[in-house]
Amino acid sequence: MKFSPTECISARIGILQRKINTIYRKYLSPLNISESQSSILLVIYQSKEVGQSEIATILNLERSSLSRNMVRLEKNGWIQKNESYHPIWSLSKSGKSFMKAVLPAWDNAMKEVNSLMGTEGWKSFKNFEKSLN
Amino acid sequence: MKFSPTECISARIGILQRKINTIYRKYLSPLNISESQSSILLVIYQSKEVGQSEIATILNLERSSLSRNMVRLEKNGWIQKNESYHPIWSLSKSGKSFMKAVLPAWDNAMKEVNSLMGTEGWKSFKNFEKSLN
DNA sequence: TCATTTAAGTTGTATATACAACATTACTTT
DNA sequence: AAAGTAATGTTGTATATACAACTTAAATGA
Repeated sequence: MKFSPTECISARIGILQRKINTIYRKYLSPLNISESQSSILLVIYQSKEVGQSEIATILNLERSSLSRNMVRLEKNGWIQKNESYHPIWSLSKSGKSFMKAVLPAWDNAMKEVNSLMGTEGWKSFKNFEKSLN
Repeated sequence: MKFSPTECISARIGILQRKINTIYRKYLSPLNISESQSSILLVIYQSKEVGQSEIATILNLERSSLSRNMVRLEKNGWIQKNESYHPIWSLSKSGKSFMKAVLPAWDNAMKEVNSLMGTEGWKSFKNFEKSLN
């Protein structure tokens, strides 16, 4: 199997992510939250309580990258941790109320992406995702 | 259509890109080049000569992001531009010789990703990509 | 139990990215 | 041709990411 440089999947998935993130930002930036931070909030939102290393595993994020994201989220007042060295994170009161605004915005972003991709595009994405497990 | 937060495609494509880029870095970092920079080199390599704004369009990169990448690539001595304000870029002598090392490394990265994804995964990826055009 | 090793979190440093604002060139219109 | 407009490139600022090195806590074993 021989590949041509135009096939570079790393470049291509980067392009796709920039396209998708541009759509997301359109809905999220009015709330002053980034796509990365909202991803983490969603993980905590669904788990109620979750350890930091578990978030890193779920999102396949390097420890140090996540560490800095957590600092930013905490500075924004949306999350809180217990006092352990291996902290368990949860949404703060403010974070819970913030989610009431984030979820609809996020849903709108998903809807716009979905309208672009269509049912077949989604199916393809899921198969692609599964192939990399 | 109602979405669940776990379906967030932005988060999921981010995870996939981090997985793929980790593989790429394994092959590219010994050459002291990043995935982003190699993507741009590949575009120039294939076009021989290409305008800066065209690169931005191809890679769906914001003007300013690309501008800084070009500075880094030029500082590394791999690319050169004409003296226009809208520069036309090409590989330098050093860049051409560097590509002789980059292309095999890049091909090895592609091979490893390909062995993970399989034929079906690739087909799915291409369909997913097409759905976002 | 204490020492050693492993795991998890943070900090230093560098690249990557986007948006806003600005600068410069190119293009249009009169 | 000059003025005005649009397109392109760069700089300021902030977030995001990874690796290496360091720190600290947890787990293991002698």
